[in-house]
Amino acid sequence: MTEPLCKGMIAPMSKYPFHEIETKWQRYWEENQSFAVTEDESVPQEKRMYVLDMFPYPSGAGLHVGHPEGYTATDIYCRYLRMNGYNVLHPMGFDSFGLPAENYAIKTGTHPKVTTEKNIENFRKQIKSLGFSYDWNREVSTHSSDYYRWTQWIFLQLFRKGLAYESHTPINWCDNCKTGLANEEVKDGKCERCGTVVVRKNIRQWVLKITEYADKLLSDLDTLEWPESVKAMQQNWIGRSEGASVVFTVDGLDAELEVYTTRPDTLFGATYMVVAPEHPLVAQLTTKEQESAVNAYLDASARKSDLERTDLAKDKTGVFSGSYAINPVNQKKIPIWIADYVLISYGTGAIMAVPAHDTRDWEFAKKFDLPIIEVLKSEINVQEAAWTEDGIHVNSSFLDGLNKEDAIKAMLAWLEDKKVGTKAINYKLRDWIFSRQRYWGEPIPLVHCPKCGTVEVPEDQLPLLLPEVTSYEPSGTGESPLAKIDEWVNTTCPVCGGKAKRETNTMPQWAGSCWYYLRYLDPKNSEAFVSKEKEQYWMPVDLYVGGAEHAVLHLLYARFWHKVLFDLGLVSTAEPFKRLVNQGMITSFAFQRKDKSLVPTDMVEETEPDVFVEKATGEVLERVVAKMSKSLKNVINPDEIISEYGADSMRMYEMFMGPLEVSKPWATTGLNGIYRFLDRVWRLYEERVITDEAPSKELNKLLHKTIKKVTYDTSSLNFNTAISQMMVMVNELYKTEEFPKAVAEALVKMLGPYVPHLAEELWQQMGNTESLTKISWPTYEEKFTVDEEVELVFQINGKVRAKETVAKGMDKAAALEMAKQNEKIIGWLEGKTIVKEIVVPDKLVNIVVR
RNA sequence: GCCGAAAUGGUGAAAUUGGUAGACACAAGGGACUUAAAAUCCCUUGACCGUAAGGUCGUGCGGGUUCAAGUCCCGCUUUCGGCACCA
Repeated sequence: MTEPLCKGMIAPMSKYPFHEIETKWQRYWEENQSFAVTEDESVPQEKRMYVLDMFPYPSGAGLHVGHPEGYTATDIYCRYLRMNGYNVLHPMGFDSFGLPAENYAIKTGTHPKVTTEKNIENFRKQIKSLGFSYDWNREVSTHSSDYYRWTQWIFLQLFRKGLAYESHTPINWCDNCKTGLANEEVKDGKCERCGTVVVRKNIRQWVLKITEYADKLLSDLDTLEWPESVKAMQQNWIGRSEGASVVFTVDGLDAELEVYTTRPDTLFGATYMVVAPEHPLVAQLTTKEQESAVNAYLDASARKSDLERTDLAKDKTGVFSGSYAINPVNQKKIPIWIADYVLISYGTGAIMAVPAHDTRDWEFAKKFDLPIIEVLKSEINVQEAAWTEDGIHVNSSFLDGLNKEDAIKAMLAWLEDKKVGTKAINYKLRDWIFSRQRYWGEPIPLVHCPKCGTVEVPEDQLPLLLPEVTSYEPSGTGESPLAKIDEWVNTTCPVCGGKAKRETNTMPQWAGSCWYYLRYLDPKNSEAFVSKEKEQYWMPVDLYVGGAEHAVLHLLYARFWHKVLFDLGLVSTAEPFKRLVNQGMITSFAFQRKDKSLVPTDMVEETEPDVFVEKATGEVLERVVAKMSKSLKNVINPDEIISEYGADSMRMYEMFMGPLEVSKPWATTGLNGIYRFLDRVWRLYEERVITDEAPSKELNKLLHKTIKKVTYDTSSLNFNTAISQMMVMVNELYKTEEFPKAVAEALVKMLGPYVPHLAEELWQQMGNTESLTKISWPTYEEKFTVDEEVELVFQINGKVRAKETVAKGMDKAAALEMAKQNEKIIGWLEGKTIVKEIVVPDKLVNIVVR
């Protein structure tokens, strides 16, 4: 074995004809519409299930192995539910607006629609080749005008509600993608998509008031069965904080400076103020003497990118404005500084600085030699470091002697009494920058009229179609390619009929995915985005499975839209996705040099078992786990796997690798093991005699235990352990030449959701004429699963010293007596005093000796 | 720095409520079949000591609770994911 990974892998050698079987049954399901679902009113509410996968962006690269992981999990679950009498909605579609197709269009001139639809066709074919039980009649694509008509319609509802507004404040701009970005799309100061450093740019933007829903988005998280990590991420993103708004007067000026602080208790320690460079009062606060210094500073900070301003190497910078504020609690005059460590976008864009008890203020005070006054008794010297823990207040007049919590309350009361401050709540969440200066997205259905202002495109004129353009190239000046099409831009005002111009920005890719789960319910409705009846029949989504990368972006945006629709009475649930499961990433093995750099897989040789060597240098490498990437040449292509091992092997292997939620490395040898298992199953039914006899007592027990475990594990999505239990049973069946039909049938039924093609085939070969998809899940009886004999463990001081097989239900005294008569135990007891005896019935006896 | 998740054999991993650690699978070794190989079937396989019986150690590290800890508590280390001057 010289190839460490899967290239040139040993193709399975056997008779199991997966290719014919899989083609045959996929055709059967399609021709028989096996998975088409309707809103059958006779099915009670609790037997209706909506199981949803996050729909894919149809990229040119096609499906990767991560997609089938979640899809297989939901497919198994859906097939299991159907066999248990549930009416299951399980749809699939495509998130088909987006930049890659547009960038390809710029390069090649091919219309994004052409590329996208070709990719969708490929994706659909690939997804179908895995035998998933989707109701394909409900497929939606976000780029089709039938679909985005309603995306535009929902936007108009938001607009009407005052939740969409135009903003001129600086936004995140990616100069490579030539478009504005939402805060959520900026990671480490860089564009999430392409890694370009984001700059601030002043362009007109459409913004959605997601902050209006901050409170609901936060509090309703409690009602969701979601991973705690995702809830935590959303909580952090929303970033609610409680504090106070305090008003400072400015000495000698008719101006007030309002600040937000979470620590009003430290007001006596405020030794200076800071306003952000963009603060509206900056000009007024700046005195003649300071003017040139301030202007220079404003210039410099305006030139900085967000990354430079917020980067970890946060060397504090700032400039004195020349003005002073009056601290309302003690009338002290404190200097007002301008510094870019204060952000204009949070709170009021101005702070009171308490260097003794805030690390950032402390750093700034040290750098500019500003006074540091201790107001909480600190365990360290506040001249040397900031003390940010709790303490007893000092130097604080009426707060002296109080701890942090009590002092905050006391100060809030004082501020409100004196009318110089109030309790205030702030959120880190910003409004959602919703317009993109690109072509391949939903046109925003608004018209700018010089007389009437911004007006809606009337609903009956939707969809507002995306016009054809000659060039897809964004202007880069902050206008989309649509701005260049005069005959499209120039229109008449729907209100006054006068000359007007269309909005030329388009919506971000997230728009379409904000509501696709609703369109699946009623995909062909031309009267409404979804009918009330169908919405009430299915919603909310009972199980939503997808990648953790959408923890804040898609899942926050979709919740926001859903809540707006809920408030408008258009949907009946406050939350769209009741239960969420993130599937883990499928990683791959990679090889690492001593300097931690990675070596592409094809440059590595396995010279002996588990010894990996770089071909070029002979350096011994460590095998590590890494993301699949083209450059490491460790990407697994699902098409190849399916053609060499079959869809059933692919499905079952991905479920057998480990728990659904954790990330795990792909190993083709492991896939081969699953293939072998399926081949063994095939041969079991081909070669062994299936009898009409009743199963033996032992076999019957194993059967019922297996059904119990597989049932329990399948319903709780623990597919890996369900599979291993089926393996145990198959291994057992292999020990005999024949086995009973009852066992044969139950096993095929359990295999059904996991390896549906193979199971259907075996089911048919056993003489059944009805598809396995219509058959009920096997049941077990608890009484057949209990062991009559148990192994009793005898321990001395908690260590196992002997074991004995006994009849179940032996009473404590008898068990203890038995232990004491055990030869080995006698030996261990010799010369010792028994201190304590513990008996756990049917489990163990533990004798404590001294 | 803050928040979250995790750490178990050579590898992927099991272990309902604290009660036999390592199910199932991969890899490895041995055997059967074969002219041979592949495929298949059977056996062994946590480490160490021992001819064996058996013993000692063992779930990232250090403590603790308990008759008994992978599981509970305290303190740390490392890895992964997220956030990061949010006052």
